[in-house]
Amino acid sequence: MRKPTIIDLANAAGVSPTTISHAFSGRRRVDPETRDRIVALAEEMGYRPNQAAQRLRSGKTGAIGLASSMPFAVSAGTSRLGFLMEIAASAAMTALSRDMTLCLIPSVPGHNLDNLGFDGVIVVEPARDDALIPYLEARHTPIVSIGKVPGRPDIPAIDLHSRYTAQLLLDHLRANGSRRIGLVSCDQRRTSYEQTEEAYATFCATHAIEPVILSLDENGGEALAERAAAKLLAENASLDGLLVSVDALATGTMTALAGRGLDVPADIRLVTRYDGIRAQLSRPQLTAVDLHLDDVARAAVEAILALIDGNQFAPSVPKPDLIVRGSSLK
Amino acid sequence: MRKPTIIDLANAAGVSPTTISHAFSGRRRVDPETRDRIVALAEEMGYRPNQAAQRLRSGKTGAIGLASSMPFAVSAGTSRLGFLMEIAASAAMTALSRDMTLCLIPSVPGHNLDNLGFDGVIVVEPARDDALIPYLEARHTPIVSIGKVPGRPDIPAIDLHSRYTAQLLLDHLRANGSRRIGLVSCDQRRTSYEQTEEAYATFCATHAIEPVILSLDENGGEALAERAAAKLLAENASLDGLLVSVDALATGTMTALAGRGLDVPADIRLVTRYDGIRAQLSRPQLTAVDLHLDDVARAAVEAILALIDGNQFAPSVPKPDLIVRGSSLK
DNA sequence: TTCTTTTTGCAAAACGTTTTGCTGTCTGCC
DNA sequence: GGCAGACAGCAAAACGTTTTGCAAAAAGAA
Repeated sequence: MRKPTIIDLANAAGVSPTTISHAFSGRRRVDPETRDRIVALAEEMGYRPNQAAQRLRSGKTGAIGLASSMPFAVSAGTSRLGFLMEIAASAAMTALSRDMTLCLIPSVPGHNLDNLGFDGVIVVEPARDDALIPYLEARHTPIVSIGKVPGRPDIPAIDLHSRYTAQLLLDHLRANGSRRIGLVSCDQRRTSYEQTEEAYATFCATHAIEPVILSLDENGGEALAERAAAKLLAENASLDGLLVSVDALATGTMTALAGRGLDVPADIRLVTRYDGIRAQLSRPQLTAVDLHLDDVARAAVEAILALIDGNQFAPSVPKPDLIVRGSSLK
Repeated sequence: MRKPTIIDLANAAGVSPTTISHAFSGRRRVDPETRDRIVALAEEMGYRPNQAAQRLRSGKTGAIGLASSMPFAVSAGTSRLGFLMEIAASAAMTALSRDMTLCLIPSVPGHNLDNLGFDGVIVVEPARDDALIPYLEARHTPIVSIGKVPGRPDIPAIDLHSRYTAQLLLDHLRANGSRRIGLVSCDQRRTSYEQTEEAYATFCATHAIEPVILSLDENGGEALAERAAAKLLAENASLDGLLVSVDALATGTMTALAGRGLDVPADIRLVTRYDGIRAQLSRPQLTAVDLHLDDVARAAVEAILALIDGNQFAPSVPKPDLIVRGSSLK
């Protein structure tokens, strides 16, 4: 038994395919009674419009891309993969519920995307100079960014509230007794880093703290953080609080602290932003922030779908919530 | 400037669309000289066949699903998500290079997949009673399994070599001095667990070791493992080696060991299978196995594509490699 | 030459929708 | 009774491919 087509359904209902189409799309009025009959019959026959046909007709591909400037598969262990995949899983579910397909876009440097058809692309935490943005714009592909595109307030974005997150963490450190608070941030020019740095600067100014900033390559991982943090601590022995932007750098920093015989949280408190597996596995566990990435991903999908349909839509996501753990106890 | 269609190309080349189609598909002979002219022209004009049209014509959706019996997004922190996502990232890349789209299939219990069109589905480590298998079979959807489907040798699968992996780890433990070796496995009936248990049984028989098996719910996570392992160790004080099937259970077990004042690896050696982030972050780091998941994922995609095209294809993947780390030093 | 075979290519149908313009029919109003 | 407007629905074209049957030309065999 073949899957019923719109024609089968039309015959069964005694109307034309046009009417069926209108009944479902609502693009034109059809008699309510007729419509009810149609939907009931469709349900009964198990009719579902053929996606390929719809896509051919509409010129849409039915696919949305999820892109990150980080190479995807190269380093499954890196920090950002966890972040990215958490988003991917949730976005995939949302997309699927809208008959859309979510496609991971690997950012292989040479390979371009000309072959690939996407109705829209979600870009995850792009850097200021990210080559993907102008490329997509040249293709007239709708873009939604998770975390604003630095320098491009015109591009729709789901706000990650990085400034607020940093404030939350810094205030928490201070409330629990830290007075000399340093920041470990990253070289890359992503909005989350930039906003964290801004919030830190403001915080320092407010509380008359001498800023101590360490800026690292986000790809350096634990090893880099350990080396760099050790040096930082040697030069700034009085530090008693540390906000580390990236979880992998945070765990690396933990190792450096242990190496210098410093106890966390007794001697120095440590907090990070992304509450990934590293934060949870670290001993002591790291105070972090719930970014509500599932909501963020869902919102990003809604936004890109709206954009594809030509509507502006600025979904809001809940503000991040502090997750207090052992690394910052009073 | 619109994207050129097969008709534009045909006009430009002075042939019919039919000939263009044949030139690319090779389903019929076309004069080599003509063909060369066509491909050159296509290149120049930037012609790419419209996927939606191809899919409508062929009845294929161009999508392959990646399914796991684990809920996808619910618990981003669970052990299996890392495993799954490592596969997803690599599979997505391979699929994309074949003009296919990789779709994560969330296994929401109630929600079925009738709405979704997949040309084939890759199932990750199904359990013996996995409901997805009969469902897909009823739909006549091609299946490739990563890790054999227990009790279903007829379903094409990419072998994860779990028996071999277990042998590798057990022999390694023994070579480094462990004599009383226990196994922490899982309740769920997945091939990897079953084969690990078989290999363990054989190993025990060979070396006249009294088997000590702890079987846990794989979803129990660190907390469950910690409790259960503590009990196990209390009852089996002489254990000096432990193979733990799942990384999350391994780190939980580590905690239990620390709680009993046991040093790893001096008092007891601990190894696990999947070399995920947990194994790398644990202190000491866990000896584990490189399963070559990127190759596995690639092979799975190749296999499902072959199956969709009606070809049998049994790609082979490299055998797992031991990664020796601190948790099992001599 | 005539007949058969091979080579090369084309025309037209089909895949399952959505959209556009059109045609009746019904209502209400003058 | 005649007319404007709203209402319901239909026919046909279009989206861009692939496939199938057929035809013309060239080549080979008798």
